[in-house]
Amino acid sequence: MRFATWNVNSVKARLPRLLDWLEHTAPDVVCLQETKVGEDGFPADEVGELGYRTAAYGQGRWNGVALLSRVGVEDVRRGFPGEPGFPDPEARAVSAVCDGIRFMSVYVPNGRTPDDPHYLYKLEWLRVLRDVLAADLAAGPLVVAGDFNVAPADADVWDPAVFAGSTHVTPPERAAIAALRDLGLTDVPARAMKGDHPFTYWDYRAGMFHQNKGMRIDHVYASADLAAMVTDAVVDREARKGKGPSDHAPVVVDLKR
DNA sequence: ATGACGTTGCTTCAACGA
Repeated sequence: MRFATWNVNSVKARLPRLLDWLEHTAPDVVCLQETKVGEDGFPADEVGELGYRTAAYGQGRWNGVALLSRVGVEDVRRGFPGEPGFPDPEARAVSAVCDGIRFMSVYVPNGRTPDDPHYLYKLEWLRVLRDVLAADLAAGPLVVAGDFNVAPADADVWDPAVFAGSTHVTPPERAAIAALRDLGLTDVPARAMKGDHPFTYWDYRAGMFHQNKGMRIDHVYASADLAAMVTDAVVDREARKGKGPSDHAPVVVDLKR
């Protein structure tokens, strides 16, 4: 089985690239984030022509997540119980069972700055997510993948000094991610296609991608049974190249069951 | 140098992103 996660930064703007990438990468399941479209506007017909069924959760202009699967989509859950809002709940998590595995696509709140209320929202969102995932883990095989908006270690940003005092690297954010790992979720480390740093995000501005000044903030966490079956995981930096890319690259995981 | 770039929408600039 091959699955992937990708923050597409608008599924409408990225549709031609998404369809091309689906054809060439041929994943069985895809976790999408920042679709920026309501459920009615999601291009389900277009991905359907490639054999994918869709479970979308969207709200329009901001956020939005989805699952694409060509191995079935059952028991779809939009959001999760007790999910915090800002102030209202946002479209940041969707999960479904695909071929016996529960996949959850997550778009963790950004946090903006450490002194912003959005930062406390981010930490609370991750805290409640942890409790939800504990229950999901008890129920069976689980993959939680998406844009976590946290760089778990200093090596996950191109220059730690630049990020001092910023979100994405603070100890409370890193502790919130570590708490997910402590549940028994295993970080599936993706290799870089080029260079030593498997970054998944590069700012559009100032040629950051071409200088490889990026961040590793998109992650795949898997239950231990699945993590043991992983045969390869890679950041598809090819998808970040060229005209009209997302600012995130997909992470593609292969596992042999 | 606190900028740069890209997407969205009750657009003609502001909000947001990380």
